[in-house]
Amino acid sequence: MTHNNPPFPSADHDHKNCVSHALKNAEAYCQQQGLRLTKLRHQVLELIWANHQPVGAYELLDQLTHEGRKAAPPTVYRALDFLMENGLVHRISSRNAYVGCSNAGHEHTAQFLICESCGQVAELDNAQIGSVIAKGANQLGFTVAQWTLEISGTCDQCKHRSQDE
Amino acid sequence: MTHNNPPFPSADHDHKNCVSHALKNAEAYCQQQGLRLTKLRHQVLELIWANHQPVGAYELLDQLTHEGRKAAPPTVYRALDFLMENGLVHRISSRNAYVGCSNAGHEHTAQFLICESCGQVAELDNAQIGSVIAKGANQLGFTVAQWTLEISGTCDQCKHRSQDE
DNA sequence: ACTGTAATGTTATATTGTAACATAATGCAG
DNA sequence: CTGCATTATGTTACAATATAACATTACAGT
Repeated sequence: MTHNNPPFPSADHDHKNCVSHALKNAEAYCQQQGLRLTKLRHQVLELIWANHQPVGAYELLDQLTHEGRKAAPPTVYRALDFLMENGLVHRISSRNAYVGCSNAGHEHTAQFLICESCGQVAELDNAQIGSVIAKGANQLGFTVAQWTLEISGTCDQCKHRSQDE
Repeated sequence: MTHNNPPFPSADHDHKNCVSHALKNAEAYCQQQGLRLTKLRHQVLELIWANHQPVGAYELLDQLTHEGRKAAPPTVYRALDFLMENGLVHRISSRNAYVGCSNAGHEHTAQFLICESCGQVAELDNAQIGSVIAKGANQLGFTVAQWTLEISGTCDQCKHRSQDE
């Protein structure tokens, strides 16, 4: 049911389509859950997807303003709060930046590959990682509420690109 | 060789000893690596361990000032940079806070259990997690440079404490 | 239409982190 | 030991990120 974005989409992928797909997913999800995906929230979510890599809150604020909306920091942060609470957006805390979640409605976990070269982020959904984490934590009597895994490095494309030089 | 802090040390553990142990480790490590653990850096590291849970940079700044040192933000941040570069301290990015690293000199990876109730943090060193991550990333052609795993939840002690109420 | 709730607007400010340049301490070659 | 290069620290100013608090508007259900 969820859109399956390839990790690190190639430069020539159908970006417009991929954004609108994500939005349709979000709309459907909110509908189904009785969540109010207001115009503002929709707009912010669209901007996040359109950037297609982690965006800062103040960058979103600028973009909102350019789209003609009157906005201040709380405008953006409140929209982000809503989107995060409902699993439509993740925060990459090592970068103070936000990305669209490719499988809305999932648990509150996230795994990111962050390419230091091109800045793109791919979201993983590796069940094995999840289960190993759960196991490790439980052994210590720790009850897991949520977690984030942020992996920095170099993506395949950038590796090849640098070899070409 | 490294001090093996139990995850989530009990309230009655020998705190003073545990701090001085960590400092001795750090001193030895720096000696051996030819790193300059200056007075300032030593002082900051000591404060971090003394807090024994994630501390913010400005909190450290306050504490430094109370110890009579003239300090401004860069004072702290530079010490933190040094300590992090050399694996003596980790940054918990989901909290903008810093903790002592229980096994200095390790790779640039970190796994934290963060108790939402008592605020304490335990550092894991689960090799299985590391290898699953490496494997998952490599499958996508991604070269891992470093990673952080931040797990929020409730520690064993807090779980029992809340049952007693 | 009326009303309570949820969402947004607005202003001000808190918190976290850096840039840039000046001064002081340290290690080392001669 | 002296001067020199390097590294560390002091100092001032500011950038970037995030929230508090209160006013206003929109909305859903009656």
